[in-house]
Amino acid sequence: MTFGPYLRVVRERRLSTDRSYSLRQVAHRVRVEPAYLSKIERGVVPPPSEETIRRIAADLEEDPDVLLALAGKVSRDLQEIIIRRAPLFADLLRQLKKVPDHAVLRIVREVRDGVW
Amino acid sequence: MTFGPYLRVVRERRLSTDRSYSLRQVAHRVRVEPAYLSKIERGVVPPPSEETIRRIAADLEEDPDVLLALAGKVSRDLQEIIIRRAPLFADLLRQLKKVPDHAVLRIVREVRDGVW
DNA sequence: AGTAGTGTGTACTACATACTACACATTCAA
DNA sequence: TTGAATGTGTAGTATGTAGTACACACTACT
Repeated sequence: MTFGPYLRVVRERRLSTDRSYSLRQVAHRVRVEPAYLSKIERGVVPPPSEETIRRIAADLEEDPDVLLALAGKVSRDLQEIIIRRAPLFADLLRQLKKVPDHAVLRIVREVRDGVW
Repeated sequence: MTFGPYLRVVRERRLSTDRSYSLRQVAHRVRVEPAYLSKIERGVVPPPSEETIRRIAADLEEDPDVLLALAGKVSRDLQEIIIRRAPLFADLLRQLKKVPDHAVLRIVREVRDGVW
């Protein structure tokens, strides 16, 4: 699923039970022109900036990282984490590229539980 | 150290033992105008594109990830790795943010050695 | 029947990114 | 001592990014 059509599906699902999720009202809350949001949802224009995506995510209660990913972007704060320890995190990510989800998840849990 | 001045230091160190590392000759090999490389090294203009940074890194035998980091950028291939499994890798990176280098390195080694 | 709200087409615009092209003064080497 | 090579200042350009502004046709109430 691409960014725009995904947004449209999510928004229309909400609209079906809440009239305040019309394109125009979402656009107003997110502070962009309705015509622009319309074009975004149809993929007529590329996905908007990270900041705008975050406001859309907040309004639709979607995961910002997922929306950013659909937009082909990586959150600026994640980029900073990598940049601060560049060669180390570059190696780590390339190692993890082929590691299955469940194994990565195990690492996430181990780190969270302080197994280091 | 910022991107430009770092480049200058690295290049001049090489120049001191190899005359082919003049600004003009490096610029020629890297396929940018000498005036542009001059401005990059002095920080008069922002760092160049990822592709140009990679060519500079290759010519100066520097780690591309480190140069990209100094330029405030994250390699496109690393971004793709995160994007493909967005919420998972986002969580992982935020967990690892405060984990000390040696612990991250342990994880890198464990993954490499297939401890999963 | 009218008006409020809906989505969308067209036309612009401001700013950033990523450079090139050329001229110039200085320094180095034969 | 002159020709080649060096680094740099100024000016300009092409493309991408991230939108705004307005008009229009349609629909949904009341």
